[in-house]
Amino acid sequence: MDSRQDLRPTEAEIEILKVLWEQGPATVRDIHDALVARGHRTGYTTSLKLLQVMHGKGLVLRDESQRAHRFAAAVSRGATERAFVGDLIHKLFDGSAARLVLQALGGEPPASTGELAEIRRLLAAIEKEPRA
Amino acid sequence: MDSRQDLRPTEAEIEILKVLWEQGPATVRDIHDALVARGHRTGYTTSLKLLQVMHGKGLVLRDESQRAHRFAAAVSRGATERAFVGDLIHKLFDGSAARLVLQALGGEPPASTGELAEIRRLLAAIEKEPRA
DNA sequence: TTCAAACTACGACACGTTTCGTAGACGGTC
DNA sequence: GACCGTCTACGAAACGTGTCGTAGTTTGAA
Repeated sequence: MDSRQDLRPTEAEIEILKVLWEQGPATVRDIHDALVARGHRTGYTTSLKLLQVMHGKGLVLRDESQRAHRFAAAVSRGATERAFVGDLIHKLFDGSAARLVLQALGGEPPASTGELAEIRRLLAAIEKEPRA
Repeated sequence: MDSRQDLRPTEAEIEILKVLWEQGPATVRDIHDALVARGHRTGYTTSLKLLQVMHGKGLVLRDESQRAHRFAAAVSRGATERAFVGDLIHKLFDGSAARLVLQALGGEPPASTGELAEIRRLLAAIEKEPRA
């Protein structure tokens, strides 16, 4: 009965979500300008249409109380990231998170010293954890 | 002049590549049977068409010397995995491999003890490495 | 009041992906 | 030599994505 959404935005939708995640709720104009500032070459109505589609999917919330509607992300960045990572792990890595990690750490550019320390910390926490 | 390919197979194409990676060169019949054994419900001609498209993209090699053509993966599993991981890192994680790793390790199911040791080993190798 | 600017809605198109049906070629068997 | 099963090729349909043009509405200012 829950009607959970897929939580797997498309490429163009991710670009919009990134704007919303970083800037908070915004109008179509705000969002479109931000996209243009990031180098996108698409028209205003394209951004609008994307937001309409995303609203239909439940990816964004919409406040219509003003003439220029305000949109807000309906999904968190963390949840979205986990959805994509989990999808990739299961589609390509046979369910092994570790195999994905090995490929990620082996690629370019390499992680910074600080990031490596963070990973080490998480590793230690996982190994302490008795939970299966 | 090189005409490098994209190296980003679609979902259905990945399923076929997985068969080729695991079983080596095979006929359409072999591949299709393997897909069915994995629970796919699609028809034979669908598998054939996919292989044709993949050949056009350069994802598979084809040996037409026999009536039943033999197909082989033209891209390695490792390269494909790296392409997808790199794409995700740059699309969603602002280029930070470490941030992806943190999400991967935090998800379910957790990595096994052996896998964690492997990650730790790679981590140590990276930190030893002076190369930027 | 009229007008221009900005907004939303909607339809349409191009493209890629996935699916299949049908047609035609080939090869062994009776 | 005819036939049946298997093979490849091809076209087409359904669907999602991304793009835009156009139409109609609203708002504020001249």
